[in-house]
Amino acid sequence: MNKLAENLKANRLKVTPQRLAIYSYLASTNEHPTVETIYNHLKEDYPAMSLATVYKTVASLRDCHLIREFNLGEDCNRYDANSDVHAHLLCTKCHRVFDYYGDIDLKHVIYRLKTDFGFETSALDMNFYGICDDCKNNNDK
Amino acid sequence: MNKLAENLKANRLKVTPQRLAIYSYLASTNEHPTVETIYNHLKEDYPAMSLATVYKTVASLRDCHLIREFNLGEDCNRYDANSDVHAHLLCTKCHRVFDYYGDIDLKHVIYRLKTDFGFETSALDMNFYGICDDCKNNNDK
DNA sequence: CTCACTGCAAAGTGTTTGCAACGTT
DNA sequence: AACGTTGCAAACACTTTGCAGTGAG
Repeated sequence: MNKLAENLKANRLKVTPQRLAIYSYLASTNEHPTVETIYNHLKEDYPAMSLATVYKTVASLRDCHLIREFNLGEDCNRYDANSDVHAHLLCTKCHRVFDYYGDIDLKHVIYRLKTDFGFETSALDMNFYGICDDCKNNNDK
Repeated sequence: MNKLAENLKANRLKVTPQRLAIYSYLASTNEHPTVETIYNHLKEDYPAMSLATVYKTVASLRDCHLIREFNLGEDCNRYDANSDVHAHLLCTKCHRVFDYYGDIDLKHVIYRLKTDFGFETSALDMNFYGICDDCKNNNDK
């Protein structure tokens, strides 16, 4: 967990208990939580933490690229500390978000965007919407 | 433009002047307007039209898949009547959105999501964030 | 000791809703 | 004539802000 504190320091962010708690929660889960989810999760251990602090913290972490903010057409943003390139699969039924790696070669696309359009890509989203295996099976019953 | 009225009827939506105006505006532009932009654009010809009507209309059109709603991490949604599969390039400087076709073979990815994960894809977003050619050049001067 | 951060409450902003009047079918 | 749609204003939900008090460096 020391790594997280190092990351904060490297970005000139003060290492506060709230930031460590939020950042390490994001680094430990693959559930792509919303601000609300983060807040509820940490409320038990940090009863005094305010929702506004969670908002401010994820904004800071996002601004120095320690976490990624994304929107899947829901009414709120989700956050992810995983910086590997991967796609998100949103199940439109259970609203869980799954990660998908592999089979996506984007280097070539990014290269073509640069050479054909002059567009310099610095980040990308790849989101698939559909029904996950669990929901499909539950529906069959 | 009769085609649009047919599309509305086919989805059991009444053909009102407001809907035609909004839908044909979306079908005629490639600027991926927001609700605000649509409203401002139509205000001149339809001074009585309300913002709420624009919201309700795009929701109806989106629900019957006549237009697509997407979010590029801005504080509001954008709309697009173009149903061809294509990616969006958002310039983080001028905030224009460009379409990109080609070089993206997603059929294979969708197939793998189905066979490896059991995930049935029904829609997808592919968004690239970066600096467009115009902004890069203007910056150089 | 200083300045960034926190927590609270209030304000802001995009979006939705309730309902009476309206207009398509 | 019936019922979906419109327009207005009020309500909502998520997010941001102002500011006094706090605590990391």
